[in-house]
Amino acid sequence: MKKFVLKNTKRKKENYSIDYHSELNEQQYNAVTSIDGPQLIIAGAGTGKTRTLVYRVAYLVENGIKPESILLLTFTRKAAQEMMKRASNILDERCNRVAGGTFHSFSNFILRKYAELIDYSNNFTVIDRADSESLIGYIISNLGLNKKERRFPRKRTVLNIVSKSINTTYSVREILEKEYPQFIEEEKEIINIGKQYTHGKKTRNLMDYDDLLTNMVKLLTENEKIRQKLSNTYNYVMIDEYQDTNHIQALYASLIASEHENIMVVGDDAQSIYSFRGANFRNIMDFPIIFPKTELHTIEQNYRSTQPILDLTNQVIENAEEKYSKELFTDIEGIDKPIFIVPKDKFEQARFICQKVLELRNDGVELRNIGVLFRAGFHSNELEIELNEQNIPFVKFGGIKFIEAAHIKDVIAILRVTYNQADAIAWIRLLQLIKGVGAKTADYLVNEILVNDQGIKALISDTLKGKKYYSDLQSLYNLLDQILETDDEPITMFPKIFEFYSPIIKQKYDDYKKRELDLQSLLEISDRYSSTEKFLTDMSLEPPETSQVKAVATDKDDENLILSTVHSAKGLEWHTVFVIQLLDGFFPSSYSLESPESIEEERRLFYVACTRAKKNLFLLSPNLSFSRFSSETISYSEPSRFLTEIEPFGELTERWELTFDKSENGQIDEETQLLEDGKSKDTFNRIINYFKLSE
DNA sequence: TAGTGAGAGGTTTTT
DNA sequence: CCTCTCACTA
Repeated sequence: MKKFVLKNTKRKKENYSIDYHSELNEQQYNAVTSIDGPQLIIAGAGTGKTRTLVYRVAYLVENGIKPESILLLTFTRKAAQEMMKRASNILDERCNRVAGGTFHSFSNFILRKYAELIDYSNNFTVIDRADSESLIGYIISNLGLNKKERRFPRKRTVLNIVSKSINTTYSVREILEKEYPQFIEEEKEIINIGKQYTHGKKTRNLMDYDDLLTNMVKLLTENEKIRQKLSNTYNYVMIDEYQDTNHIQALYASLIASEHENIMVVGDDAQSIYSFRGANFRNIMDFPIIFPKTELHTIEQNYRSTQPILDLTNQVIENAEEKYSKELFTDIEGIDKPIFIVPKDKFEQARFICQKVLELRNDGVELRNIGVLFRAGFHSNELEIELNEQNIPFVKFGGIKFIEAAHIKDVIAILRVTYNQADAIAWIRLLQLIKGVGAKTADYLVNEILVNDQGIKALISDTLKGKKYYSDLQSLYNLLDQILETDDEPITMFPKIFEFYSPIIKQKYDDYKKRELDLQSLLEISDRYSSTEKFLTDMSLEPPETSQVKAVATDKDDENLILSTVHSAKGLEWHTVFVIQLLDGFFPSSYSLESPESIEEERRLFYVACTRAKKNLFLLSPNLSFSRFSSETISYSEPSRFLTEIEPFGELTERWELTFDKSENGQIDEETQLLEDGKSKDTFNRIINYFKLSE
């Protein structure tokens, strides 16, 4: 018999187009080249987590694994795109074919094909938080619970409880006991609302964020064949930021990997900052329990920050109650310590940042390499005003989203009802835009449209003739009819929609001019989409981040200073980082002061903030803080406990004092004048306070 | 039954 | 400051 020798198809090392050995350190290399079986990578901040994942994608592809069979789950779409882009850069465009995205968007992708197996139709609509709240509100008022003697929790609170119960798999009772003891008596009602809410979403063909996860798990657990099929389609599963996954996400990921166990998760317990959403960093610790064959890799060398910055961050995490952490080290030279500043107030804080930013820009640091971080969206308000005044362009991540603005939701509602006619939430919003139509009429009409199955014809039913809003309903009908007729490109529909909406926006909002600009940007965004489904889904799942027309308009994203909540800053890094509002009650948030666990989470959050910095880190703790609700009352606040607890160890930071400088020739330039104005205002306040006190 | 104005109460982080 | 509710008016 003739012997036919099969060649070893595995390439030899020297055939790789990338020299993995020289481009990665040993720890990274070991992780990257582990192809099969479960892998757990514990990697500290700035140790090249992303780099490791990127190289692993390239390595897998170079080993002949089809890119389509690699599933990369990340926390944000930004992160996923970034990784694929980088992988393509180091290897080639094959890497663009890697499957992935957020847990939610991947669920959406899969469920669009299989929703029928879990009693949904495939054209379900993804609803956002506000929509969920309205549905809950609707159920509450239907049950008459808002009319009770005892105050019933608000719809937002009810949604929080229900959602948390799903995400953490704690019972409603446990959550009530722990976080809302004042509502323990309402346990039965809340559970009931939860049930009706689930049912209500199903009949209206709506899925909220939680549903995307739970339905995916449902699909995978109840349909053996689908699970096998999906698992065999996605042969290599990789998950970033594993410390921020919750129970359901961990289950979801494990199920997809169930057939082959080729799953790599990457995380850092010190950066777990999403416990409010049910994230549990123990998922990391427990990973080897689910996959006993797990190989553990740790990566400790930091490639981002200078040693003085690491000295500080190591100290921050050293103070954590539970220390799983590793001591990070770096080779990066740097002698500048983090700078600690106590400005007089928020305004001085804003002025300092503007001035420093301009200085840095003169020194050649691009704006996009500078980040300003804060605990909550509104902390940057004063800074935004100052930036606008000084014409420094910026973009803001986190906080109120463009998509949440009322006028945007109005317009989106029109598309929603045409896409999914059962979308009662959108119907009610849309119908109430018509003058003369309130909750009752809208409710009646929705019932006609859905339950009595008349579709949009119900809007021009004869029984409505004679009503004062009849003609408006008629034009709405015409609009919807036209949209249903036209092809599926959102942008082609907008002119007609604006024609309908234009009188409404003028009547409804005093500041309609500004809002019309938003509609214009919505139009531009829609231009990128070829189908309504994709457009609507992205609007709820991955909405455009920047809010309003606030930022000074620039075309290039690159030319903007970045303002961001710490949560949204995860995984990013900047040459220079400013952390602002480091005051007890702001950061850590006053909301967290009661429980030691949430303080711990705030501490990790602070750790995440500081570890974003490569070269310069500025910590700002304004001395005088205005109350959140009015600019009249002044209160003094303590610097953040995270700062005071590390200060006694000394020498970790350099203290700067801000003083006012008059120009040499005695002339006061405009900027100094501004500073002087601020000063006299403070003097004025001091005088007023003094006399108030001595009355 | 829709629209309006006064008063109260809450307030983070994200998909 | 903003959102929500409630009671009143048209």
